[in-house]
Amino acid sequence: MLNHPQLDVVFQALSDPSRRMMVERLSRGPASVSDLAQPLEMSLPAVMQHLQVLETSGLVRSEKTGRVRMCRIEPKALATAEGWFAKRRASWERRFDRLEAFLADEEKQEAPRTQPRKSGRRS
Amino acid sequence: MLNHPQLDVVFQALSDPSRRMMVERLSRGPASVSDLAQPLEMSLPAVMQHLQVLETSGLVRSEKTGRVRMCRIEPKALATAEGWFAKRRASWERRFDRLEAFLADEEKQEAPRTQPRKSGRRS
DNA sequence: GTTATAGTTAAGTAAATGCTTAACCATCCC
DNA sequence: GGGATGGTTAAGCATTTACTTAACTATAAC
Repeated sequence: MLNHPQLDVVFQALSDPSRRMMVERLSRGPASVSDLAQPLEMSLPAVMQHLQVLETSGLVRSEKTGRVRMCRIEPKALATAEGWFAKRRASWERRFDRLEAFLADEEKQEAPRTQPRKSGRRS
Repeated sequence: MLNHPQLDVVFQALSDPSRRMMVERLSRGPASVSDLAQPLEMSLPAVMQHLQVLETSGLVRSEKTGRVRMCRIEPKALATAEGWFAKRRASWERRFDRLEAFLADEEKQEAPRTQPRKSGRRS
């Protein structure tokens, strides 16, 4: 269940600023390879290689018509990655809640000297 | 505004399954270095290096007391990364909405044969 | 048909990454 | 003190990454 190898390549893909810029561009709508290359200060082959990484990761899909290749994001892949963070946050918040409950419980044990009993209290 | 170099190291850190496992462990609560190493099939120095990467990325903080180093996640760093996805999704959904609106508009133009005029109007 | 455009392939390279082993330091425990 | 425990440093090494340039292909436009 845990340790999805898909996440390896997705996060790897997103660790590069040029590739993130490409994804940012594509979340605003489809674009050709040269569209993607335009703001990046590097050769076209370099952009192609970045695109290759993005496609392998599943974050981007592309299709060639005539001599221009149109690229678009795959929102599902983005959602998968975002989901990983949601799970971590849930995990952390759950722990945080338990901690809060524990501290509230502690306080009840200290402040009012009347009936300091609680659920499963440590007598 | 865009292109936060912090994201480079955060996503780079998360691209490794061992490091993700460490983060997953830490979102359930603090742990020592050997705690983190226990489920990983590699030498302790290797784990240390992964920890180093996580600390540099800001995802994890650690502190040594006596001879044991306790590690904990830095939820803020996780939130920053999660935020990047939220932005991309917002961007994509905004475009999606515009597209839907456009298509609905198209339909209005087609179905009733009254006033088949197009994009100039909106009086 | 020629030329410009858009993309692609191949090969080479410097730097970064993910390990390893060996040796070492600092507590804690008896 | 003398181990055992928990962590750290250093050096080495194979692989991967992020580019580059040069050469090439396929379409579109004139």
